[in-house]
Amino acid sequence: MTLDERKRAILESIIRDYVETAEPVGSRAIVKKHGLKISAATVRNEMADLEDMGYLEQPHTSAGRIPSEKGYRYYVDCIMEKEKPTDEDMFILQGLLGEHMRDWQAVAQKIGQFMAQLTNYASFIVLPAVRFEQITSLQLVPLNEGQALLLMVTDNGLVMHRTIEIPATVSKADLEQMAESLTQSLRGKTLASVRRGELRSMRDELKRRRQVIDRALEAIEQVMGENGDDKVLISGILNMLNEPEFKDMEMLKRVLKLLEEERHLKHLLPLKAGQEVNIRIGRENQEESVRDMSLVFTGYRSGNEEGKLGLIGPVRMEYWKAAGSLESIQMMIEEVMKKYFT
Amino acid sequence: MTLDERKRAILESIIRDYVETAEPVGSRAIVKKHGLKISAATVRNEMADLEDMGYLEQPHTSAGRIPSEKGYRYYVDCIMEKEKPTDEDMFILQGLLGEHMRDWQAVAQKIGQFMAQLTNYASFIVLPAVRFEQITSLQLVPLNEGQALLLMVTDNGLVMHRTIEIPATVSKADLEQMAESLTQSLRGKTLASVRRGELRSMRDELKRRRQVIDRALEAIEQVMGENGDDKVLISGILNMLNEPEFKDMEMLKRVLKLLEEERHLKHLLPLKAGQEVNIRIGRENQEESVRDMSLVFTGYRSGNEEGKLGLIGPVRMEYWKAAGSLESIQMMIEEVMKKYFT
DNA sequence: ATTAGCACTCGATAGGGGAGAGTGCTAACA
DNA sequence: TGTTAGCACTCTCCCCTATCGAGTGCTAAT
Repeated sequence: MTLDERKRAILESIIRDYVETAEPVGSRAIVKKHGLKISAATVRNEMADLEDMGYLEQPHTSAGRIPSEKGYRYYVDCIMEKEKPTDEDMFILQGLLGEHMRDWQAVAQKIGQFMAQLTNYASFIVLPAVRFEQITSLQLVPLNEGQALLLMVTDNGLVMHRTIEIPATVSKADLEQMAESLTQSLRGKTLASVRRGELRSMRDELKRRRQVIDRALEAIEQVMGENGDDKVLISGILNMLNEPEFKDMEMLKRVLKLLEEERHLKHLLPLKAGQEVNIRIGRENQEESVRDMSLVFTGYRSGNEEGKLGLIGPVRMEYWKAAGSLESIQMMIEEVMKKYFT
Repeated sequence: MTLDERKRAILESIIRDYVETAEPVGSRAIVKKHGLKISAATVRNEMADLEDMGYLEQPHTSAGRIPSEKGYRYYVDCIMEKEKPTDEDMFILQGLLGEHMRDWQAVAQKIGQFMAQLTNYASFIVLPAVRFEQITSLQLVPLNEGQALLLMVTDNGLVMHRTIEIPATVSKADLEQMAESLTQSLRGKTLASVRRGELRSMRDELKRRRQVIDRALEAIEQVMGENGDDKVLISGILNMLNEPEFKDMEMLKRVLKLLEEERHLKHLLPLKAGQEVNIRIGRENQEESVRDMSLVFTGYRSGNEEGKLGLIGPVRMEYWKAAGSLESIQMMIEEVMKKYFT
């Protein structure tokens, strides 16, 4: 399905105008605004053709045209050129990332915020699940009578911790010893490989201080459960409010609800995202609640770690800008990850 | 300024009706709904009086009355009886808190979410700053060539961490030794008392491995900076969308913007909140951006720790329910805190 | 193939009545 | 003197209609 040069130009003009103004575009407006060398009447004929082909639609008989989802799709596939962020913007981002940060999650959060601000859509970043990482160190720190803190550090610097109850009689030295045993037994294991069964057999082996070990293992298991899932960071939800398509509360509520329950977002995306930028326009999305929005997303990886990042906005979206920004940020993210996960 | 029994009853009826329906309340409606033994005409007279006194206002000549802010104030001060959550609700909350949780912040988050859900307003919890806490343990865990993880644990189980760069030549044993030295020097100090000067003098004392120590001290300082401020947790922002007063986008945006910048919220509240429930109605608030909303909040404390928690909603708020819920949750929170901060 | 001209369509906007809810006032009543 | 019924009045809400204008589709001329 290929369009001649003129139809492409017209389709592009309509899309860019409509995305900007959110109002149907008329034949006259196109000729004026984009300085085409053809008359409005000619444009009208072409527009009628484009409508027949399904790339445009008319809200009502005597309004201008708006792009259909098929129209956006054609534009995205065959016409669009990704628009990179300005050097200045990228410079700002680099500045942000230059600051020393607590951990990878904090960095990702910052990047997400920046993406949202840059594009004016809502951004999301799916962090890799922890399950592929290895335990480097495990420590038990006494807190006060009857409580200790279990700390686990993974090879990539992720820290997980949880307080556990211990008998008041256990001494600090005891705790250290137990931590040492646990570390010996668990070091180098991926969290995923540490399953209930394995923990059980280990407990038998370390019969001494059964109670503390029990609690510790329980805690480890829980922590693993918590971190076993991918984590989703979302920023810029407020940007939604600027889009006229959300003037109607019902829709807004639906979307915000969706985003609030972060976990659901994962299901919107394919299990494995490639490295290239994906675009899902409106009804192309599986999930009911996001059928009238668009997703622009991609995957990132660096070594073992892989995650996803993307933008969510109205169907009437600046795809060129979203895709361009995403591509640049994807590169930057992989760069930064190298620093955090050697 | 005291009102006779009948006026009070009428004012209360109007407030409860208006809060429920968000529409001006007429004389007839009051008599019918609340089964008063007086006629609509009498009510009208009383209403005219109440309006003269400033407790009611009329949106326009021939509509019903709505409570003025002064009216709400009178109600809150002199008529209202706090309405406690049902036993069932409190039971659910206890169930939630029974689950073992990562740390105090996670608990507070849960409580906040519950508050929001219970009342259908937005909730906030201000966590005590970390500065009053003491360092229990400090550890350096090697991650990989050239990186180590600095871990600080405070007496109440708060874990702060940060990766630092180290020379590749430093061994694990060295790290442990340095951590030990640092711990010795810092143990028992409150974060607030560890100021730049003190860190400097300490560095001289520990001249060996200057570079690592330097990095570690830098990191400690940064971590302290990050945690030196009170932290604000907000939940249930979505609840705002249900209130008809936010049908107009502009206002909604303003409020959400306010809540997004969590830090600002602190400035809305008095420096030190007492233990009783405070209510700030509309214009009683200092901060411009929250002049057409109401705050219901209180302080909590347990030992050294003190923070605030509260609800934010429209002026047309179920104060009785908000205040009652808050009071119950305050008690619960102090209970739970005992467990976390012995 | 392109363009100018023109009739036609349809949403958006403004103005003009009711309809209905609620008030304030007056006069009668206990 | 406080309470009540009755009634005229006010103001919003909603529906109906007329008008306006942007934009189309068609036709005939270039």
